Amino acid sequence: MNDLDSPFPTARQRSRERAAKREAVLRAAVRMFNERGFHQTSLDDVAARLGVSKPTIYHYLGNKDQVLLECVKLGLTQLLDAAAASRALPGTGADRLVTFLTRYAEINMDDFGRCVVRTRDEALEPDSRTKFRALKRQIDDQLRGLIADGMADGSLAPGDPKLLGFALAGALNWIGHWHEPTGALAPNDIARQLVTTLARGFLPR
Amino acid sequence: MNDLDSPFPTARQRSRERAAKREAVLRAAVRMFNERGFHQTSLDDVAARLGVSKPTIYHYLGNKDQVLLECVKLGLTQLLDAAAASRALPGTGADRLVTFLTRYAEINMDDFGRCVVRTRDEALEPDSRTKFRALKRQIDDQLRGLIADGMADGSLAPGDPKLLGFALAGALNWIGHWHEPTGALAPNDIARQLVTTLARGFLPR
DNA sequence: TAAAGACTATACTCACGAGTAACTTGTATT
DNA sequence: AATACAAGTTACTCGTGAGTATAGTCTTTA
Repeated sequence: MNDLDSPFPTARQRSRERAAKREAVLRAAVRMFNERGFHQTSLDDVAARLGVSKPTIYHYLGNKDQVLLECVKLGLTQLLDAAAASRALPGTGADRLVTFLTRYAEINMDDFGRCVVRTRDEALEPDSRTKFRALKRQIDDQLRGLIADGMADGSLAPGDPKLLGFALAGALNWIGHWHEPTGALAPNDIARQLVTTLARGFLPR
Repeated sequence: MNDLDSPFPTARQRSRERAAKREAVLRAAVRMFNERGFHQTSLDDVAARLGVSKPTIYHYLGNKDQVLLECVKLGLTQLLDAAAASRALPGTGADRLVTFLTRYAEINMDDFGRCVVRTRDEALEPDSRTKFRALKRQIDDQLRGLIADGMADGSLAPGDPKLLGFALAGALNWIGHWHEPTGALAPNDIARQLVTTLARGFLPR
């Protein structure tokens, strides 16, 4: 904790620095994947952007597949956290759902969140693909659970939770394809407006 | 027109056969692109599936980029046709929109339609990418136009046509990612149910 | 019947990019 | 001081897959 300005870093500082570098690699990679696509981005490109050489990336992450897997994991973890947080909230099922959806939309405007929806399963190698799918399924289940809760307590119009889940997820995932980070509106505003629009559809009349 | 069963095909038959072969290449390619992904599918693979060799594909289509471009064009053309047909229909703006959305959903369960939503712009080479984007923008414009019409004649709840367009397009495009052609429900049923769900959101109360 | 053109195959070239070997330098450990 | 490890580098290998050169067959046309 007592960070002296000594040129000799402590073990703690060094491990923190290592983590920061690893993160920087992921951040650079995910930006380029989102801009140019995974297959159009070589690890040489990523390394060049960071001003290092390719083996450096291999030093921090095993291989290209790992890099992508870590990126999507970071996005999916955010979503999972958002789901857990929403479910723990007081209020009606509809309230919790709206909270979750809003956060979901925001995450889709984040680098790692965008990567999740822009990454096709097949881009990953079999093992990673399995993990990726499992995580996505968890999100799906969480969403369906929230919907089912709302329908059960009457705060949501009755219907098929699975179908509604697909519709909502689709509408929000799509953000990751059209949203420009340089746009005029703040992510927060977009999220709110979009969720309000969607809410008209599932709230009872 | 008078197809004799002579072993000597007429010029008309031959050109029809050529078109059929070209189509078969595209059909085989798009199926494999959808299943395994564009980058994971080599033209050798496609050729093998058809029982021919790679140069045969190059004989009918210039290169891999062309193959993909033709596939997405076939999907986009269907969407454009659907938009034109819907706009020509009598009834309220909302009626026309619902018709279009239903057809839109169905197309996303078709081989070529799925290819459209599963294809990232960057997979195409610059020229093709420009064409691809231009076509997609046309669809977007059509959708927004239908929405604006409905809002203007009062058959749709007022709101931001652009945002609603994104929400609807997203919900329906997503079908191309989750729908399994082998599923229990018929595409038609899925389309109808999904659009009904969405319509709850944009019809006036 | 000769020449041209359509269609298909075999067998290449060639670039690209993932991943690695081997080496350098600095820092921590014993 | 010696050794081991961390963090990089340069300079490779090597598989894959897009695209092509060349040749062969069959059909149509002059």
